[in-house]
Amino acid sequence: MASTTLCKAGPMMSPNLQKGSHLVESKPAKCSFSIERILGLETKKTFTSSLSKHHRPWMDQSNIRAPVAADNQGWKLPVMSYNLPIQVGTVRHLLEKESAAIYDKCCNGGERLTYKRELSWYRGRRPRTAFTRNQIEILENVFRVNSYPGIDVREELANKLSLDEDRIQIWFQNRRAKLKRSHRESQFLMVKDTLPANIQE
Amino acid sequence: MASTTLCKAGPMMSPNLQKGSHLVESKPAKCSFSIERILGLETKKTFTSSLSKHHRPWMDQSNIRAPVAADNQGWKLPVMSYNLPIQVGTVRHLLEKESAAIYDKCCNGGERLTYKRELSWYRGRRPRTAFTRNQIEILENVFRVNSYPGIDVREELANKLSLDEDRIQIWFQNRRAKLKRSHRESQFLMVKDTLPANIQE
DNA sequence: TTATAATTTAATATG
DNA sequence: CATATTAAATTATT
Repeated sequence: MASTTLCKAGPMMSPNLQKGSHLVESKPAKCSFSIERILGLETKKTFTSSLSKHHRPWMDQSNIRAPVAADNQGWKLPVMSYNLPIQVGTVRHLLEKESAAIYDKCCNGGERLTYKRELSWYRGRRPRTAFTRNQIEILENVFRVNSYPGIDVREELANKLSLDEDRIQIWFQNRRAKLKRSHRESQFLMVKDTLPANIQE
Repeated sequence: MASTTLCKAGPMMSPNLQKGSHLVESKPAKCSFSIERILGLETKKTFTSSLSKHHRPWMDQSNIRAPVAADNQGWKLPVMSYNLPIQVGTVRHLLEKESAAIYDKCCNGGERLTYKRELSWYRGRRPRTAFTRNQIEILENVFRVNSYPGIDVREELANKLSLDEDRIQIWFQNRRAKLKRSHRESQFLMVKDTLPANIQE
């Protein structure tokens, strides 16, 4: 690993973090996530007040201490654009054609699907909620009875558990996804185990 | 159902969850969200059984001779895997002594896998991939150009490097985390020096 | 012990 | 709401 730790705490990286979008300059203009676009978003520091779709109360100064759960202390404002691509010219160790091919894929063609994610970081991400054991216990118990609690139940849970109703909803969403995943996995394993007949001892 | 394991393979896991909703008693006895109410809201869905994405291909028989990487030699699928005495859904969360017993029974002698590895496999963890220096070099080079390679690039890399595409994806995930970590650190160091933070404000 | 591959899950985005 | 994806936080291996 030590062979090419290039980006690690490089002297040039962190200063850029403080300067906002300057980092973007170092990549080629032809990238479809254009500088303009990023800059455009960059200027929207007032975004939080727009109240449109993305309300992010946890970005309010007053709410930095997340009222959320037991221990979410120590949340800091998001770091921006730490991962924007760096100068392509620095790629020397790839074989020529490999570099070319990969570069084409990265910066010339498609491949832009992840940049919406990246943009979201400009707006900050809610600090991950760490549910307590007790909270999860209760959530699980309710989940077993009803994996689709309505708003009223969610509100009650929120009350009881001192959580935002939003957290409850997300939790159930994720929990349902998990259940479904595990079903898929079980089925897969069962299919797999059915093929060899020597299962039965 | 076996899927209510929240806390990883931790010792406490969730034995309580199997007991039904008794645990609700750990909070004030008066639950305003009554079971009846919850039941009333219940609207179960039938989960579709799509086996599209197999979750643990390395547990698959057809992959016993891991075609995976250049140098993952030495990893073999344990013999005992074919007569799992336990329900599939619970495989990954066996207690240690259970695993030990099974290990003793099935793998006494012959196998040259270490106990730990055996246990690890049995509990469903993919054997750690050891990337070669060259693989890492190329991955690092691509990372500098694009830290969010899409599926195309990942596949191409997988091809070139004789790795699973999944390994590539995980690698980039971990690499981004590492970069972010290092940024956090250097940013912290820098805050002491200067107060440039509000430049663009 | 450290670095990092692998896992789990909360949060985000999309349809 | 389902689904896919990502980051955060861990676990655990080397």
